[in-house]
Amino acid sequence: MSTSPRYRFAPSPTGYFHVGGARTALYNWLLALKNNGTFVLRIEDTDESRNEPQWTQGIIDALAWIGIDSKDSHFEGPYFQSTYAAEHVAAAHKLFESGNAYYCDQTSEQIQERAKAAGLNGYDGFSRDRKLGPGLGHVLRFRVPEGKTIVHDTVRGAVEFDNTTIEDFVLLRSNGTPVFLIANVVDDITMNITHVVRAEEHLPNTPKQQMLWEALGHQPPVWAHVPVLVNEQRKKLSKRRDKVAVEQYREEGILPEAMINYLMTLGWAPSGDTEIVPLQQIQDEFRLEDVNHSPAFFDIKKLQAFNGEYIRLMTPERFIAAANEVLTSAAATWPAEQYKPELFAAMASLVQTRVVVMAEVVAMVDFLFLEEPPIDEAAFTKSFSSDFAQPTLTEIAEAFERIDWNVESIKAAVEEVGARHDVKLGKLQGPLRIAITGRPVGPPLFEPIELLGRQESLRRIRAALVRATA
RNA sequence: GCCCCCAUCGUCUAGUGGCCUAGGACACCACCCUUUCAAGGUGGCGGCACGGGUUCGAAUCCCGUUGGGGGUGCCA
Repeated sequence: MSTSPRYRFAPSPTGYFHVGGARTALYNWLLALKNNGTFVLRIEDTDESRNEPQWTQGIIDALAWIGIDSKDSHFEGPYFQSTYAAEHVAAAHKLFESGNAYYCDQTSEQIQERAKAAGLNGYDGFSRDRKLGPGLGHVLRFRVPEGKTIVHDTVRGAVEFDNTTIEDFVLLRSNGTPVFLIANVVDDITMNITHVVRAEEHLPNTPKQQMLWEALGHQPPVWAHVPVLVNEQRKKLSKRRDKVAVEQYREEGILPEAMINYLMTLGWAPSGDTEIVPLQQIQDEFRLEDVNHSPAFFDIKKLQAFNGEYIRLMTPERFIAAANEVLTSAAATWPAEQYKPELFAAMASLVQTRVVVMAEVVAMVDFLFLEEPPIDEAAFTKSFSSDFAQPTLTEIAEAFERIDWNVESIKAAVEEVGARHDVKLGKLQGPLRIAITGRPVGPPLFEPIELLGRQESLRRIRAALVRATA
């Protein structure tokens, strides 16, 4: 047996990838890299639901997105729990033969009734000494020994469980199939897992699993239970209420670097005064011992702040490339053939500091590629309600007809009109902006006006003037 | 109900008995810069849940209270 640590990540395929799972995966991955160990991916597909291949692919893709590369030498798998069903059953039988497990014919109704009568709850060990064999309607239960079980957890220290509080749990269902508790342990044993790093919700399972490891004749692994991620109401993030799909964040343009960095600051922090740090530093500094003990709120606002920061950190070339991907995707609101990459490239730097997620670039520049940009009615009305709106815009149009067509003269021309009417540029550009872009806010105006060209700019201004008088 | 975990600004955290008048980040507010909006700069607001101990000294250690969370399946 090798001495290099073996970590594992064991998601069940549910069709999407949960951000909490992403964090757990990241912890395991970083630890594997840092300690020159192995990251084992095991798909826990034993739930009746048949193994949908695309779900597994979804998990692999999502992992790849956060930098967990299945081609990397530290990566092993994916394994599928369902393929080890025979081993799980065999282990359960072994436990029966060694006297660590026994069959029980009690239905949950019977168990509940007796518990109620005794004023207790849970299964009371009724069948412990009835020497039942396997049979129809019989489940196999683990015989929980007397005493205490102490779980040594890297995050939490020693956690003590009195075995009397742990009921004789089921290993094999009455239909003979193994339950998670044993399947998980048997797989970890056969895959030589040395470190189990998972979410806190599994902590109550751990004494049971530790007993299984021992009853099966093995040294339990190093356990580490990291706090769960919660929503604003401080409840565990759930698919129903919360936005938890990694894929969704990817689609709206959260950068993987930002997601990784943000996830790693939940329950842990890198040294120094800034949380935005290179992944290498995180890998070097991360220790399970330093992970916080309390649940962390998954704050989308802060994620976005991280993302904005990462967007601004991109080189212009990278930003343009990333934006092009979005602008040519289904997210684009214009006909594909009207997209002109060189037009976007010319004003990319003006957009870069103004978006928080990549998806926002579409609305930032749509007026360049849309023949008739939709007009924000409320903003239009408000903008054209001033006395100066129409006269100044008319004069701007006149000036636009004769000036040299470049940013400097465009700006100068507009300023000149402003000076004549004693209106500051800040106010003056309102109607012009709406006329050109359809929106009250956006990137600086004169660059796109130049890009749009004299003819088109004039057309839009005149259309707006007509609209204003209508 | 029972078992387990947890408790520092609104949020994420730094802090491991004296460097704490508690540091940083996000959010928020103000000002500067500015063609809107951002970005950037400067400043501000804001916290050790409570009560007892231990100690010369406690955010840090102990006990209790309160509050939150997780688990209590023939789900994983």
